[in-house]
Amino acid sequence: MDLDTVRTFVAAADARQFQEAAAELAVTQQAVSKRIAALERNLGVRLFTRTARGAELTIDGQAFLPHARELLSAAERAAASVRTGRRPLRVDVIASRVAATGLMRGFHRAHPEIELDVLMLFDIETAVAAIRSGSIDASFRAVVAPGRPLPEDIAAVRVLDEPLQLLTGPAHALAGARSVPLARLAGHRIWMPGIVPGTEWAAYYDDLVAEFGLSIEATGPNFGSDALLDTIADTPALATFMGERTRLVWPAGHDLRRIPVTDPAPVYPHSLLWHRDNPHPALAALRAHLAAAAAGRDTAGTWVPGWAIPR
Amino acid sequence: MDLDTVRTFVAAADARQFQEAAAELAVTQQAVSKRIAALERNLGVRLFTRTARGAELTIDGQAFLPHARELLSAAERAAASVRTGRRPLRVDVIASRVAATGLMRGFHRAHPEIELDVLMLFDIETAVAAIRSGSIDASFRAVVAPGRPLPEDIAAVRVLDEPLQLLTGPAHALAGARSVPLARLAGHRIWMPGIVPGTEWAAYYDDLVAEFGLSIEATGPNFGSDALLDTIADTPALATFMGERTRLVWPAGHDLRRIPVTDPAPVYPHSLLWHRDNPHPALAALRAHLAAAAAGRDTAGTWVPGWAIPR
DNA sequence: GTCCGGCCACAACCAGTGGTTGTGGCCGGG
DNA sequence: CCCGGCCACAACCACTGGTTGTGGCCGGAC
Repeated sequence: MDLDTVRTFVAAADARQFQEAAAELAVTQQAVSKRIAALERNLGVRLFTRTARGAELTIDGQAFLPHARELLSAAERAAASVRTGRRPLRVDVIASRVAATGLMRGFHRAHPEIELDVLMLFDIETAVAAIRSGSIDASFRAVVAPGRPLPEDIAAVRVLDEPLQLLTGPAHALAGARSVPLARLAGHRIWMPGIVPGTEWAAYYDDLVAEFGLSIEATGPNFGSDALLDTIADTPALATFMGERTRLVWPAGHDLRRIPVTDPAPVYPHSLLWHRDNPHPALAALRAHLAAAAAGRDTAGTWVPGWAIPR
Repeated sequence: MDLDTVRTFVAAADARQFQEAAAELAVTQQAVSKRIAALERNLGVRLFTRTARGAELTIDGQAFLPHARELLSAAERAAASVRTGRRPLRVDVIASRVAATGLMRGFHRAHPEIELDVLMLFDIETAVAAIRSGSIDASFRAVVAPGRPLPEDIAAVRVLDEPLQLLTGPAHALAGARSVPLARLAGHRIWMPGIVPGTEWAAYYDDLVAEFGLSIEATGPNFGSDALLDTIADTPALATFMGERTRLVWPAGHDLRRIPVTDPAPVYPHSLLWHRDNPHPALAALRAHLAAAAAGRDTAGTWVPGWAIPR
């Protein structure tokens, strides 16, 4: 199945005759006839009944038509996604932290007419470079690691503080706790595979460890959240941190516990970064939406790294 | 943009190298290279950065990737829509009556995982023939016109009674009424363009006219609902019938009135028709959904033609 | 530093897809 | 009954899109 053929099918269905469709597509009637015949051969069904005054859709053809239109519009959207100028708003979200994705879903629900593309870049350096080059329009990050101020032309606001919870298996020493003070975690093994040194995410946990004397192991490759959950569920001595907004599904039989952390609650400070000169109209809408969503949230009793931008 | 090229792009993005993608697609590495180069030329952006150990997606490539996947899955759905055996459930709804479409939307909301194709066939003869031949799985109709019983192998249940309302312009004699008894419509001109003689829809209005002494004009071609609304709005002497569930948008400045009809309220008896032997699993789900939706509705004070199937 | 291996790009060549023109059959209306 | 309009089939041709062959580049090992 090829897109030109599908386009021909739609044109013929709309015109209700091959001749006119051919004129519209600037080919001969014979070409249209051959394309439709080829499409019918590929699909294995008759799409038109040929009459002396044109061509009528068969029932199969009527069923196929909306799918054909959808296919063409998907092609149009695909091409638009990389068109320079008036392309969809491109937003980078930090991997492994699902809260930013949730914010973007909320924005999409509030503004379904705004075209969005969501990416996950590697780290904040890449994100900032992409914002400066115009490759992306905005990025959800914890803002810059200590000692590396943002360039002048990049703006940032803190838009969401996501509390971290402890995730344990049923046999863990803290599995029964309703909540646990941060200081009580000293001495427990906390495993966070997949943290890449040098990223702003790693800097966050470095600060957390230094300030509260935790021991976080980032050893081993990240085999994905399934493997992580498997291990946490089966290993009494291990726990991990997980954003409170992260929605996970785990296999039946894994009796995992989410335990809020308090005194203070460590929160991950998601911020939105963008280029001050970016004229994309949807960017203003995104900023307004996030500002409205963040308003009124309380920061008492929470901890963020000293280098997090203020609210 | 052609689908083979897009498939190649996705394979290369997944494999993170052209060579492996080529093996997967059973072509040479050179062919993949040429396809990707052609795609990049068409789109006007670089999709991969070529390295000595493979090919990495650029940011544009990352933005394009989900659209490419969507495009391929749209192609898959399009092909599936005409695949014999295990194709989406195909349901015919009567044109110009929007209530059946509403029922199908409700069904889709309740079962988003069930693939659906909605068609609008010409009349009940066509629909019954299509059901018997297996071209469609079900049809929303008012069931058969008088004197033409359904074939033995077709089953039917009445699933929705849709009250008709009178639609008038602001200068119509009845424009100010909160409701109007059916008998009061005698002598008023009611215009229903587009009724095709011989259809079950025409039979419905024939009976309505005969029983209550109305005068319904079906003259003139149907130029679509926009033209109908224009005329109704501007012509004090004309009114038309419209299903209570029909959602219309009319241009600003048209002050149209919807007036319920009573004593009795004429209702259009939508029924679901299907083939007794149709094994499509989604058909059972549709019947169950409609039965649940129809339960408990009251038929007191309403009128249906004598030939409507009982509830 | 140098060599080697892996991967991608360019060039030349060839087959087959997909277009064109020419023509015939069919159906409906005047 | 003939004419006009529309679609299908046939023959032909160009160019797209594949193949093989080869070269350049980069990174790791020695």
